[in-house]
Amino acid sequence: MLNERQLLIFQSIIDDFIETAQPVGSKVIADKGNIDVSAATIRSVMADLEKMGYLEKTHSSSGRVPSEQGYRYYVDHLVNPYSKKKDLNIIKQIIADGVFEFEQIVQTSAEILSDLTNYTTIILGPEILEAKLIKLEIVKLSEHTAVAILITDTGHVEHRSFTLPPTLNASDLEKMVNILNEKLNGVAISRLADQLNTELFTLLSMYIKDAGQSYEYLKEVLFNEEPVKLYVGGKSNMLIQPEFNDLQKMHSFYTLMEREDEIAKLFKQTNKGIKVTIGNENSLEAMKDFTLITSTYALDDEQMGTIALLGPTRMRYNKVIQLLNALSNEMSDVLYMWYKNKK
Amino acid sequence: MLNERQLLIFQSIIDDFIETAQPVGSKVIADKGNIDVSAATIRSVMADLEKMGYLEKTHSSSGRVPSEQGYRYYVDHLVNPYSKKKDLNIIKQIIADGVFEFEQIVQTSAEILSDLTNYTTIILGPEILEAKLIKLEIVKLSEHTAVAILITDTGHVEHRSFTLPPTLNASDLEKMVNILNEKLNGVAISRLADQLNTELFTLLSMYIKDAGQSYEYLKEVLFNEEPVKLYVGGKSNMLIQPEFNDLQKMHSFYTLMEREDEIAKLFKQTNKGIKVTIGNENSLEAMKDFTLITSTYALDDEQMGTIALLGPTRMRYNKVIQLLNALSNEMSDVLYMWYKNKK
DNA sequence: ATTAGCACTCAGACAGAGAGAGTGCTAACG
DNA sequence: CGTTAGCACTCTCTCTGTCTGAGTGCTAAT
Repeated sequence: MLNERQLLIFQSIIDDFIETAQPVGSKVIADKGNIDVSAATIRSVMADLEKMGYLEKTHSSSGRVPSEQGYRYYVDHLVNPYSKKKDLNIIKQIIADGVFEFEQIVQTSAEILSDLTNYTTIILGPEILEAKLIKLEIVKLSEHTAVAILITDTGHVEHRSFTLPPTLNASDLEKMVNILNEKLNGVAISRLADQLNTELFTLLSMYIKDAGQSYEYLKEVLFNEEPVKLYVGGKSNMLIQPEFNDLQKMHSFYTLMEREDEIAKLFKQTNKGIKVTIGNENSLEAMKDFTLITSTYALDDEQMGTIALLGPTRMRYNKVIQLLNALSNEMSDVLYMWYKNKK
Repeated sequence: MLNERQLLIFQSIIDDFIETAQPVGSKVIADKGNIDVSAATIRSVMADLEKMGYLEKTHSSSGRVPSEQGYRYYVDHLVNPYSKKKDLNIIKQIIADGVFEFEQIVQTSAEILSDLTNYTTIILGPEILEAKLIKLEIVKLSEHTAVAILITDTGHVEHRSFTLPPTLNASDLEKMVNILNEKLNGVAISRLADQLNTELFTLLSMYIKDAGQSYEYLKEVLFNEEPVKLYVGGKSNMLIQPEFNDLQKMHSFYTLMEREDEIAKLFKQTNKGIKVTIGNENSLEAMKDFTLITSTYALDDEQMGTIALLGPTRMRYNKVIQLLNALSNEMSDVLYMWYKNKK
């Protein structure tokens, strides 16, 4: 545990480094004026903090830089996640006119957060798997092609074109769609596969000749897993950060951002609240120079999405955590209202 | 006009520079063996070519580098757009199984082209404006919200959620959708706005009380212009190019790529065939270090999309132009087949 | 017309010097 | 005994000069 003076000096070093991105020396801290001891004393405290693992040197006679462990301590002990001005009302204002759609709200939120923080924002859409099917539609485009459309109670629309099985004629297709709609209405997307059991198949067989092939075919086309949608804002903000004045790091950042599925996996977070992952705390090698801060937002009592900020380990943790907290709350409010409105 | 020897040397210089990205000197060309004169002679030819504006020096005693004008000459006179092996059959093979959708084909094509060339591929979806509406659907999500879905004959699905006007009740909504479907079926997306004239409004008013507000409202929600979809592949390929070992250039590249609308504007090309834009030939400042090669593909006789390659001005023009030509032809074939299938 | 030879130019790599920022240690002080 | 001033030491960074190699343009000879 750190004593009061150590804490004060530690905080001062972190603040300065976050500001300047330069190793900070004892003189700088002493000159700040808010700590009334000499540079020499500060030096000995710094040596202690280094021994404890909270600070590092870049070379033997350089100033100090916070270590990952140092940031961890800072985040755990010195950051207050609750902002004074509780409500942002940013999103609320933007969607005030009433015409909006879910995707817009989310994308806009990502961009706002990027602008406010100058980091990269990544939002994971809510698990559409928990959304409930309210309509399945198949529209024929031609003799052999059609487009299938799934609509969920969250307003999510999913579609895919496909080639119709040759044995399926128009009236059979209609019957099939009717039966499917009747049986699958209100079922969560994740449970659609379960519902496609033998009972349903028998039912279909009664009305449609040669149902086997069509059934298998449609099953495959319609109900295979869809990747979760990722909303990214402010990718180029990363280029502003001085620590990425390094081609190697930028390269790894951009190749990381192209692997959307990797990122989605990384972010999927089930427990509520804010979670901070600093540098190597993340198992992914490419993330070693980054800090990822994730928070959750709720769409209703069951459905939840993740909103995250990605930046260098040297981050304005205090500001960022407060903002993320406030924004995810606001997103929840807005989406909850929207969703509630529906029932 | 260049004489035969000048042409040979010019070609040799360009080829070498495209290969190595280094200024090329007289000795290198002389040592290649395919030109049987001494380095001194080559030097004097080089001096001539420089005077004509086809070559440049990076400093007073450096080797030569092709100028923009040089590339232009090369592309106009020394590149043969027709490949020996005419057909690629790459896309055809990939979609051989028959289950596919339009977006998949396009995205896959973009990635294939990037892999083959190591440059960045950008594909503009076909102008959906020319596609014809085959179905308009509005599904209620709750008392006050609904999702509208437009389906075109190309299998394109567009949707947006919105808040219902309070004066519109369920049966009126249904009537309205029916009328709109009847009147708008087969109309091109670009001409939807024209069709929403007073005649239609009068018709609606006959069946729906207080049609005015609902009408204006839906009009705004449904028929405002949608941005064209951009399919991008191999963005990180740009990082491999040695000329982008420069943070400044990379920065401008990535900020450019974030302005999707700018890019779309840049690419929209109405005339058929291949078009090469080298460096400052493009009016956009950010494009000054890049060459953009665009080609068109056809979806049917009216609808057309653009497929483009973006790379450094030092590009393998010969290979790339042949590939792009072949690939856009193949895309046209594939999509044409798919589309024809429908009629 | 072509070429060999030569003087000249410039970028890039390398080494050494000096300044500046910072540290750790020690001895003195209140 | 904690704090501090002073000092030697370390390391980075920048500047400078030197050298080398690649390349050029010019000229005189073939």
